[in-house]
Amino acid sequence: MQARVPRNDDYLERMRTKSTKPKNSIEEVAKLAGVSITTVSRVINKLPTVTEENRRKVEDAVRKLRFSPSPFAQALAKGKTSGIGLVIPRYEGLFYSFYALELIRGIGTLCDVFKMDLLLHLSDGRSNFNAKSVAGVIFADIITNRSQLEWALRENIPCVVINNYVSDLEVSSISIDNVQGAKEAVKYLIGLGHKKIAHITGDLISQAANQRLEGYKLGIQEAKIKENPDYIIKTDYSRGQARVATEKLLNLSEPPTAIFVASDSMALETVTVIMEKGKKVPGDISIIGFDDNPTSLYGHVALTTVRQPLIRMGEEAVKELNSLIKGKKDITRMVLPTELVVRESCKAIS
Amino acid sequence: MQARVPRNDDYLERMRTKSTKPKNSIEEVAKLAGVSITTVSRVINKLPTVTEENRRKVEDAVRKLRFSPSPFAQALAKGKTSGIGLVIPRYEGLFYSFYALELIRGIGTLCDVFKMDLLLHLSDGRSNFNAKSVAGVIFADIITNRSQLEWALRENIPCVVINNYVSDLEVSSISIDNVQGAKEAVKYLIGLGHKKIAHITGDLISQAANQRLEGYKLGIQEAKIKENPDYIIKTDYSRGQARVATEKLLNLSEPPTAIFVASDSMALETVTVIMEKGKKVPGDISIIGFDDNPTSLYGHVALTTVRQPLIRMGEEAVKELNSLIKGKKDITRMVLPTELVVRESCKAIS
DNA sequence: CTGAAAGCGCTAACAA
DNA sequence: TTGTTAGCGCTTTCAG
Repeated sequence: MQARVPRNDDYLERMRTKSTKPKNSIEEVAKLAGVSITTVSRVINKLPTVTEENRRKVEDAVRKLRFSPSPFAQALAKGKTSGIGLVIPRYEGLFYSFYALELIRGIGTLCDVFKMDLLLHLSDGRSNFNAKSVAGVIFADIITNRSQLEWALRENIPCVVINNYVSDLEVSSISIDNVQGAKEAVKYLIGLGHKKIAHITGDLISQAANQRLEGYKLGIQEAKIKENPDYIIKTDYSRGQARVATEKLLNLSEPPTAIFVASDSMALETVTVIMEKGKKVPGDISIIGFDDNPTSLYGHVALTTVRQPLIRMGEEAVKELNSLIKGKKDITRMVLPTELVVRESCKAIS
Repeated sequence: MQARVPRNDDYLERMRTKSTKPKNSIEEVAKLAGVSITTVSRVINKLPTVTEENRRKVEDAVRKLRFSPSPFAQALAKGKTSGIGLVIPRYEGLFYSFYALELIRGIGTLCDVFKMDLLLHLSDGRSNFNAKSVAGVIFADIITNRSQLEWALRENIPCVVINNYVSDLEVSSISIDNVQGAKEAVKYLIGLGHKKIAHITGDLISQAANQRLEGYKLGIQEAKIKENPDYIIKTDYSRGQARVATEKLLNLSEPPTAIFVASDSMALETVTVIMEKGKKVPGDISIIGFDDNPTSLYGHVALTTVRQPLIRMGEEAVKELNSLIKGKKDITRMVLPTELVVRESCKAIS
């Protein structure tokens, strides 16, 4: 962008300015096309009330001048912006994962389609967007930044939160059915004849990890299997802790015959540890993960897992936010279904 | 943002408008503080020429009104923006990886520090930023979008490209010394007594993969070992192809005693395959990766690897772009060093 | 140190 | 269908 031109633009000043940077505004286009700036504006905004001829003239001029309208002037004059914000918590565990990237993919791609600008904000839970710079914001989970969400809601900014079913706030959320997904996983194991089923949890600071744990418990309960506290090991989603958890499970006097692991990346580690101890997956122990991380396709055995529609979650978030921005009043809490992906890491008990 | 107020704002219209949305502009603040809008502007922009008392009054009013200036009006009036663009190619192989996320982390964090807005653009190689909406742009690699870079350069937008040493364009680039890193890896292996050293490459569409291959060849050459074409297997960075490549290597009549793998995630797969075949890492075959992906810490053996400073690369990119925006004229091509991280997957030959 | 007023580039109401 | 013109909310000159 060019710097402001001083007011007393006498001839010399004009020429100096001109030689460095041509104004390149809608005005130049109008001049070159021989029409008024209004007409140019109309063409830019694809309003129908322009004759074919004028439209052509303007389009030519635009091309010749390589003109593009100033988004700032547009936003200011229109009184609205096409930008949306994406707030991602700077919470290592979450950010490091497969999760964030997939979400960004879904969101970024759809923003392109809707011609919205995507403003990324890696939040440490303190700084905020300028309320006026975005038409709405998407919160990727709300681990450490609930207060920001509340602020945005107070400012009346359309919001949608992802990966978290928010029931105590009037806000749209797109989450996935972790409970159901986990329950299905466990039931699948039970269907295979397993009774000694363990669960390695994720970081219980996150809602997802809690829900998966809940789903696990429900699955066990419904099959009238009594819950064994030794079979539930809490971790922070890291592979390191997955290793420790697996070893703990293996050292039990009565080790499980199947383990439901809260994430694929941990499940991979679990498989590794089991094989190191000379046992087989799924021969001796069945393993089921969660996420459908592409990584889980390779490795010793292709991992049976629960697929969560991350990209779709991102896309739905953009769609919902878009409706909200366009004036939709009622919020929606969408819960996306998961899908059991059967591969090779589970086996019927013999 | 509020909608435009119609021109004929007679009393009733004013009241109606008012009751829905207060104007909340700099003007309101001025009124409440009992000063002119100029003074308010001065306080907002932290100009020194304001008396302590007025400053206080304005700050109070700002707080009371929960006022924040319109970034659009500011950008328009100042003739400049604080936003920078980040273009990430929608190239699956790249985007899926650890790489993109780390980069975003570095960039996002530093943008926060510099108070710059980060506009994310997932590029399919076609659509572009509006030149006027950003003060500069960072290209995360240029696999499929060289033309966009050239366009931006033509438009005189400050640019810096990451992860790619660009020698044929007048553009700043922050890259890493893949050649040196790969060479060091190979030399380390040679120092351990290995002579039969293979290399599983990355996707040679990327500069990084090519340079790693080149470094491998150099390392071999300098040790006067003759290059064995069977020892170089090309892949696309995927774990699937890493598996195939490893099997190929293992089936050679004279299998290598060490393998330099172009990425950690592939190296992990290589280790897995080797162990499946009943061989040991590093007992039978030494493995060295590239990336220092945190994942490589766990698994069968902690992976010896070459660390690349991804976060730093992102940070340097932001810094460089910032200087460019501030008027720096000369470009800089920074090549960041790698670091050999010795862990457990390599062993001296006996 | 302060304030009036002229823009920044564009949109939209209104009149032609 | 077109052009004139008054803003959008802020910064910056210039004259106090």
